[in-house]
Amino acid sequence: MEDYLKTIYHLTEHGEVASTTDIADALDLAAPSVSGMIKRLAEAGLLEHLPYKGVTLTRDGRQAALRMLRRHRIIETYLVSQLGFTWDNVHDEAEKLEHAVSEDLVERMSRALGHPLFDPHGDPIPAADGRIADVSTTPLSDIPVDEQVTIARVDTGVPDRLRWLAEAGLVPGTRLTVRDQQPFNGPVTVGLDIGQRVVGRDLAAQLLCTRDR
Amino acid sequence: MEDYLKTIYHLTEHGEVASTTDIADALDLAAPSVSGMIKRLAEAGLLEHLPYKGVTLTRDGRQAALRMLRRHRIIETYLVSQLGFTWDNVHDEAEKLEHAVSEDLVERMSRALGHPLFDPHGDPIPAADGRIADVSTTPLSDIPVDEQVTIARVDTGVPDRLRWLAEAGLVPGTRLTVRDQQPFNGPVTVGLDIGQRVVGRDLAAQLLCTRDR
DNA sequence: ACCAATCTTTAGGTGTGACTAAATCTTCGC
DNA sequence: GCGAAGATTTAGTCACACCTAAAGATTGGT
Repeated sequence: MEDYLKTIYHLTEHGEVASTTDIADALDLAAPSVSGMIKRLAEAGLLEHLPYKGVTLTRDGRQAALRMLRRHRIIETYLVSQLGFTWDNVHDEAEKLEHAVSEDLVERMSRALGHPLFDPHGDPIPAADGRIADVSTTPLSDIPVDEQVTIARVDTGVPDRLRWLAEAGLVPGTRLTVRDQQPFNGPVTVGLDIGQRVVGRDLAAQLLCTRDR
Repeated sequence: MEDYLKTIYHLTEHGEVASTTDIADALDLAAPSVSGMIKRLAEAGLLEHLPYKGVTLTRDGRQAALRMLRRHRIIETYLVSQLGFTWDNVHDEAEKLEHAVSEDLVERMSRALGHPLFDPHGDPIPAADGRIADVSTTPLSDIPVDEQVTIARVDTGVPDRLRWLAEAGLVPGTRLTVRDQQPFNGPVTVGLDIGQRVVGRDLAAQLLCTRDR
């Protein structure tokens, strides 16, 4: 149930409704399973369902989703900074833990970390009241040549990609200058303090940057 | 399932078989639920069942129970020493977490703690291979007057008792001398470095001590 | 405007782990 | 050694969350 809310939150984050199929694909479940759960969640008042159209979260549903997101991101941050996990292998562990931890434990972890606002991937950590930072970013693939930016957020969960990025020094907080943008979905070349990197277009699209002024 | 194994382990720790009713009482379940689960666990080869007699764990079952016990005790120790939980309120949290943590996480917690051999209550933490320390102890209620002992283990999970004991300085590792043993289930008076304490018979029976030689 | 492809829901089934009620086994007092 | 009390198991349900198969709704192309 908690996984459904989280998924629907992500799917509707930018205003749309979530379709049964989208949810089923995201959770790797059969469509009828999703149909059934949607009914239960709608009865619980956590979402609105327009049959054959899609679902949106209610205020309660969004609140519950944000609570899970907070748990997940605090746990990830904790595992990385206190227990030596790497950012490419915390996801599954956090996915299981988020359903088992108490509110108290989450708050203690947050305190131990100094109440961080972002997790290791740069994703904002919702506050206990559901408020969440909204950082405006641009994909690296859309940054013009010669502009200097800072990586704010890495929008992939694929372990191989994350490992490569960590290796290359392309992590949230890294400052870089775009040196070259090849056309036709070509690679982006960026300059870091420690040297140059060539990043494929796919990956560059997942490096969300803030533009330094 | 994991809870059954742990419970049966505790009930059979000192050689006996565990009855359906004992298990049901310990887990707060109805007897038929236990009967059903016993059948499943027996089919899985985790325990021997003599119908109408009781159950004992097989080697596999004991191994699985010890793995859970290791998880539980490492988690409790971690919560207390790294996250500021007190020993009277870690149990429930650990009870939920032990089913969600990965082997990897448990080992990382253990490492972060310097591979402790005992949890905050003085209970031994099984090694990853299932080996477990066997400390021979005597209840404080059975220690003769004038003998000096060290509290090794506190055999209660009742939060009120644990809080009182922590307050009184009666925790594992504390050295004390028995000053007085009142008859007819009367209280025990003990001398600590920091003063005297009077402990009721019930509680004294749960303070397991090693006798200093 | 219809029909075919696609999406969604309904219908019906499975495994897990709980329950109550009832049947059966064991034990203990006399 | 019998009968009653208590322990245990069997029988039959239930809720949950998943599944497949099939029916029904929507949509886009002609």
